[in-house]
Amino acid sequence: MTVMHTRPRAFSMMENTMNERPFAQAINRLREVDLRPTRQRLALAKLLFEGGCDRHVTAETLHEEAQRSGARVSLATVYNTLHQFTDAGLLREIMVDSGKTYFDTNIHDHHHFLCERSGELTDIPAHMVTVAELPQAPDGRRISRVDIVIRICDQ
Amino acid sequence: MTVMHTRPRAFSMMENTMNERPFAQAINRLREVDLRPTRQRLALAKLLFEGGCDRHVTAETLHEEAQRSGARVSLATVYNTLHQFTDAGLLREIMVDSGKTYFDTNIHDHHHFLCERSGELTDIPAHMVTVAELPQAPDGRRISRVDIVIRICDQ
DNA sequence: TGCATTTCTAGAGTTATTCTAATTTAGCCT
DNA sequence: AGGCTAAATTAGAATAACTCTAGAAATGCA
Repeated sequence: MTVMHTRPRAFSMMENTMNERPFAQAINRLREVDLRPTRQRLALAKLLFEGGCDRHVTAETLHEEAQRSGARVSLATVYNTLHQFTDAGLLREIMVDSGKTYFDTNIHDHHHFLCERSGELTDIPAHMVTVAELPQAPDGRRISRVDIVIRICDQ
Repeated sequence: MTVMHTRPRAFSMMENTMNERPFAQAINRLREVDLRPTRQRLALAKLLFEGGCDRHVTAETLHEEAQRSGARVSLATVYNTLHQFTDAGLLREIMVDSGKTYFDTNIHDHHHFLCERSGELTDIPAHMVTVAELPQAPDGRRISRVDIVIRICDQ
């Protein structure tokens, strides 16, 4: 028997990018959320998490990138995988204007600049924004997240 | 761009079929931004602005509502009109998850609750949120707006 | 009223995404 | 290793939300 089902740990695949066995933890992490570490999912995970820096991708851009890197992955699988990774907490889904869905490899608390001209998103670390006061969630609900988008334009 | 601004004419044929001056303000605002007060635009303006309370509509929902109210307006016109109203500053465009574009009749500074279950948006008056610290916009840019979406879920 | 221009509309086109149903693969069990 | 079953992948069809087009209608100035 090859694989140990370890207990869940609350770290991201990012932590692993310097290690010698880059897929070992990815495989474990996928197993934790009952995603089989298939060729396609591992190829996409490599593209998404191995660069070391945070990324904003769409299904389309990731698909292209996968093609270029030689991985044969269908667009449908890219969509499926992005959603599965998101459900698994490996990615965060961001939706801003323009009808495109972006996925952010930065899953830590943070916010975004949105360029109104190009639609480009840039990360803002959480500590650079201070929210002093928030309203209470309505009855029977709780706040799951606070998303702040700072729209920037020319001048 | 065209135009003119001779003296505003105070009446269109539509007005006579309605109350005394329900459209006067809308007509003036439309004229200010060079949008002719057509039957369709006035019908939509009435639906959007006459209720007194702030609304979040999509092209689809507003189109349905217009149909029900007896106004014959095509979906294409609803889209055009919503964008024209937005450009004119009468509406604010909001984009959250789910790939639908919402238009908000509340154009004052404010934020939103987003129900993760239903996708429903609710206004939060600006004074209920205090942002103590913001990062600077990148070089040559300025902050045009800060959008805060407080995502709420069950419990 | 007549005319130039703007606006409206049905339907076709586009884009991003999801679904479907057939094929392939992974992981388990001898 | 070989076989089985459920899960995953895929191409292509389907859908949703817009956007475009080009002809018809309405608007407003003279």
